Amino acid sequence: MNEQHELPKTYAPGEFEERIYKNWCEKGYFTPHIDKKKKPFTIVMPPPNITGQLHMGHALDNTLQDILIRYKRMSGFCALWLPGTDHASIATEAKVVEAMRKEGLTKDDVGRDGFLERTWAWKRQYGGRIVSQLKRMGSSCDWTRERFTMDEGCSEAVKEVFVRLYDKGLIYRGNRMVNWCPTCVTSISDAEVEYEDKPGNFYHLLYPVKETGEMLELATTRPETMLGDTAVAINAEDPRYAHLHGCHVILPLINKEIPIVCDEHADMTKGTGVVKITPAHDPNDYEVGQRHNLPMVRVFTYDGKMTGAEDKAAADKLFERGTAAVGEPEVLDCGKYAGMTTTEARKVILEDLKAAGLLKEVEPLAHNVGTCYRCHQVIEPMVSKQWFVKMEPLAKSAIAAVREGRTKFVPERFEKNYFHWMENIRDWCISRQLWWGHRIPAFYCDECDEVVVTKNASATCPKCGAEMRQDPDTLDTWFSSALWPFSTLGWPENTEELSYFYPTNTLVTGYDIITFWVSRMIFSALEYTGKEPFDTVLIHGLVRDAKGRKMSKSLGNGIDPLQIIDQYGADALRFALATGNSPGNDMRFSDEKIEAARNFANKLWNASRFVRMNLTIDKVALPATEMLAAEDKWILTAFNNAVAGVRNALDNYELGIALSTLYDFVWDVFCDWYIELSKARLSEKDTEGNLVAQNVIAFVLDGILKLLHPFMPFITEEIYQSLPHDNESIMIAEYPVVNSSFDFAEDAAHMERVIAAIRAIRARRNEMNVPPSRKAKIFIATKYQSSFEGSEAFFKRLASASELAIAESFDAAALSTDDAVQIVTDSATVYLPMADLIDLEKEKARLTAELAKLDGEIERANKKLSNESFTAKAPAAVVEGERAKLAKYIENRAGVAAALAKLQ
RNA sequence: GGGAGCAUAGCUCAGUUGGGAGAGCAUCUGCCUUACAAGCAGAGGGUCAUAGGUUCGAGCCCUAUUGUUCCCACCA
Repeated sequence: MNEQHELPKTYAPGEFEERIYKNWCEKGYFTPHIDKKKKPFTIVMPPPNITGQLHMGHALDNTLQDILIRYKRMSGFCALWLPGTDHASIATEAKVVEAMRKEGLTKDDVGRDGFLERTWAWKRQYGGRIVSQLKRMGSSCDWTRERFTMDEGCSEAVKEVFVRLYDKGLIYRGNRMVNWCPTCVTSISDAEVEYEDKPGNFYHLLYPVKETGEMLELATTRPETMLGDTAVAINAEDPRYAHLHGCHVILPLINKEIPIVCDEHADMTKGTGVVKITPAHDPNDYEVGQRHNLPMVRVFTYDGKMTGAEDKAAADKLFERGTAAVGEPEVLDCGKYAGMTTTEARKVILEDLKAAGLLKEVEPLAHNVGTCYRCHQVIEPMVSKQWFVKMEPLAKSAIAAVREGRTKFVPERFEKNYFHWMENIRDWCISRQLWWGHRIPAFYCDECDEVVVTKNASATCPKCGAEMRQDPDTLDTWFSSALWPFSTLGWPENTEELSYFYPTNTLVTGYDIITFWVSRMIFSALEYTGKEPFDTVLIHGLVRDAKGRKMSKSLGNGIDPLQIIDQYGADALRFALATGNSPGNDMRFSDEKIEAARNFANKLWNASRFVRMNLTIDKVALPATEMLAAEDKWILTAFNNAVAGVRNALDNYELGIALSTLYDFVWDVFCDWYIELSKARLSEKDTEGNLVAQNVIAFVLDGILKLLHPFMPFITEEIYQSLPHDNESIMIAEYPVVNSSFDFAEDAAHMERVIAAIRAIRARRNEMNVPPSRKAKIFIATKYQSSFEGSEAFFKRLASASELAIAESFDAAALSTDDAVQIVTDSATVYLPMADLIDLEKEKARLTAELAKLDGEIERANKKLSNESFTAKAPAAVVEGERAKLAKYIENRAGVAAALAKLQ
């Protein structure tokens, strides 16, 4: 062991990331072995679509998960991060259909089996792409347990759930108004509809009333649906139309008589208060139709055209394939409009109405239209026969689980969204008119209409003995994703893995799929396993571009994580994504951010090179307390605080805070101060001090690497391997814990005084433009003489001192000048005898200003402390702190006043 | 229509039980100081959107307003 290799001069992540990842995989570090003595910690990865390419959203999501899982693994948990991919029915099917289109083929040409064969082939070819991309991020997933939503186990779980819910009466099949995407040619669920503001028009039409001959004015945004109108509604309370109760209108263009009905849906305050009713193509009209027993007339085809004679005839054929719901809506032969797309039809119908004098007015109107989340085309509400999950009973326990805190959202505010959705839930349309996916395990008898729902591959009609026909539709992709936390662990079998790793712990995902996925996992898990699927849902936001825009293909503003990795390394990418990221909030990704991340990695790299080149030891052992120098005790105390801060932040899912705590500690404390403070001892040869310094600096660096490892796994491993180390890999080392023996508050305070003095000297010298090459003797007048004892080397190295004198006070004779620069710190007055550089007037002005500032502070503190309600009501520690500040100000003031007096 | 987020330095953002405002980048000054110029040492820069309120004390809690982003529902 301890084969320590050299570190190259510059940080070049491309040289080692791949090698290290391969090694981790080969060693099997990612695969946890069930150990009853250890506590399990489980994260299931939100399965990326097999059609997907790694984007910044995945990169963020997986960075956060990897940080958590590595932290827990190093903290002694049996940590499982279970990866997998999602079959993404609609997206994948679209890809394959598109590929076939280029070959001049359609789905019907190749048939169901042929199509599935092609899709599996596509999956084999491209489905692993995203997985290999995730590996480049350094994701420590257990790839031996990788799952796919359509593999055997997951499919078994899907069937099991479907059958159970059906038997319980929680899944039913029926004709309902659903959202239909004419482009994808399938139904989609309510959650899959996205509303977009689009400019449109409000068309005022005139329908003649049969009985009175008057013209009834009504307005619509979708005139092309008028051919499917089966009524016109008015409000029963509306005095304007009281005389029309029971009358009829003649539907223009097709001269069909339809009734005027009274319905609450007609809002007297809107438009003319008259509404046309198209039950087959509008959800509200559908309701009205139900209430008034109106016929439904379908005028659109499933691929978005006006129906014609053939469609009417084809309805029967469609029914045989089971893909349409015939029986309920009639199909209209739209005559001259047949075959036109709905947009073409709108134009022609409007022209015809205008010609007939029935188009009264066209009013521009921006309105919200539903679009398909996948293809962003306008969805058409259609009545069709679909399978639904009855949501209300399931939602109840899902609400309780979060309400009672068994599952927590981080940040908490997302619980409101969740409750709102769950409390107003509507039944979930789960059938899709697609072939790629889990086929619905329902069988129909064409002889006697019997329906059998079974896990078996085929069924014979229990009533008449005929061969049954399986439903051709597949299930919504989210139906299988909803089972992901337990289907991946073997459910419905009661496997050892399931009982050990389930329920899982943290689910990490974006707020954009809470309703799609998180909610459905919660109610599914509760229903089938009786347990909530995870205890915490960590929500993150979107990664936006540098201008704050959503990254999208159409804008072309996407940043490719793989390109970032090539250029800056995976660690820098991870750092850039994790730093400053707070739960639930969007973040911007910019060149500055990734460069800052790379610079930090470079800083760590070079600090490590420095430490390494100064090490002669091959094993690190922290020296006994009495051997430690003040600066050692100071850094160990600071390290302890960093450990506490990082662990606390991680335990509270504040990954961004944890990382910035580390950033500050590494750069400002360790590099800028401790390394500099150690240089003197490190340059000594064969002294005790040198050995102590070596051990302490190596110990702290080792701790830093471990603390940082979950965030930046590659660079920390590479450096770890180059230093004396106890474990084969940093991955399996123990995460640092707070060490109660590092309690050196007093020594740390000594160092703080020295550091404050050095800072003050540097600042003054800078102000006076004194080059570092000009050395000067430094006099420190202080009552804390012991703090400064032995600090000469620090002042020489870090404050350009030629010599150091420490005393309680110095007189002019001792300073051998009347004109020394005087600097007052909290604990000392520092004299720099640089008479030639002093501008007496400036110096006086500076000290006078300082005096005034201190007077102000003293006044403020006095005022506060003389306020009785403050001293009475504020916590003792706060009051005490205020008193200490006052004392300090008074002391400093005396120092400044004395300095000023000297100049007079 | 219902709900939520955001508004803090020139820019991007942290700031979790209320106790004197922070970082990175940018700007300015000076430095090749035996790791690092992807660096070092300094400096400037903020009425924490506005107005009230609670409190000894408010960036933080409450109310209202403005701007902005998003979610849900509905819009014939």
